[in-house]
Amino acid sequence: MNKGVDISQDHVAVLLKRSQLSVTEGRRRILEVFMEAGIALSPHDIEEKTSERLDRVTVYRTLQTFLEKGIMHTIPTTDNSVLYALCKDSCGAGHHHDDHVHFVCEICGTTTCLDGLNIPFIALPDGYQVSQVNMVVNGRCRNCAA
Amino acid sequence: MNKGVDISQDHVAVLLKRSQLSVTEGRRRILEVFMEAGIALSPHDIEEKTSERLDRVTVYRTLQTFLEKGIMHTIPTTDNSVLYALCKDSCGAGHHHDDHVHFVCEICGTTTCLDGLNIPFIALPDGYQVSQVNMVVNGRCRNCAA
DNA sequence: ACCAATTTGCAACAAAGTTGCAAAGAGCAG
DNA sequence: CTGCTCTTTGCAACTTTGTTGCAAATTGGT
Repeated sequence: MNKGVDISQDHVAVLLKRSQLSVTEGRRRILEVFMEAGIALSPHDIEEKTSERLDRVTVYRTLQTFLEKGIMHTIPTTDNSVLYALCKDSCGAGHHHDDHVHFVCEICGTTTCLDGLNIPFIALPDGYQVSQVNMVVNGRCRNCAA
Repeated sequence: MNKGVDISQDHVAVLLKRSQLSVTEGRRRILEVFMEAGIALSPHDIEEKTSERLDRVTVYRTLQTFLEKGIMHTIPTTDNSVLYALCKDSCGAGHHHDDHVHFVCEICGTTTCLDGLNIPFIALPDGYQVSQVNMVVNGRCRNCAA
């Protein structure tokens, strides 16, 4: 299914092919939803935003695939909601480079990646080996600041 | 129900009363489980460790109560599992002081609070207001380091 | 246009978390 | 210690979230 989109200009298709994934309607729609939203989304959010088009099972399987291919990453949150966000281009399968800070607004509830903001180095006690560090900041975003 | 325990020596009871909670068997058992474990636990872990004694509903409600009273805090994890841990004594209802780093071992799966390790300060872009910062480190713990 | 391999949707299921309500337990006054 | 009130617990039923197997549809290549 191609719907008249010129593949060579189609960012979504390029992204999928780069990860050796076939370009299907479902994957395309899910990626578009994330790009339009610009914030982190839960599986449920995606079900809603693509409703009457994608089965719940497809959403879960697609997100899982995107995780494995390094197209997306999950975001740890204190309220234990499950959130996914697009990775920067520098991420590849296996090794992520999403060493950026995540921000959760306690007013509007949106979660965003602060891509420019790197996580500071931290020294652990002797005997610990670090493989990845995550940092999540809760507070008020620019729109919701008092 | 008192089971012959001298309240004045009973750390668990003191903890509960300080938060204006009545001392019930369920709350007592859940706190004991956390103290014995010394690591972060999921609701399911607690159900298991108190099994044939506490209903699932009671576990959820009790954890929620402890959260609100500042006796416990949740830990954000990348795999989106739901984890609770005891707060230090300095935490009170409403405002937590658990500004410590959490460590998740990717081998043995245990999650611990690195109480001595403070989260480094981080400056957010203009317009953001910070209320809490969480830091989670994944890697190998002392027991599992190669 | 056709074929093989992948992906999707459906249905059924499993796990996680919630709600209302009646019974049991905790705390307090006398 | 007894009785009373308010809180907490357990049960049952339900909702939400996530998973699995399989047949039908779609993709990408020829």
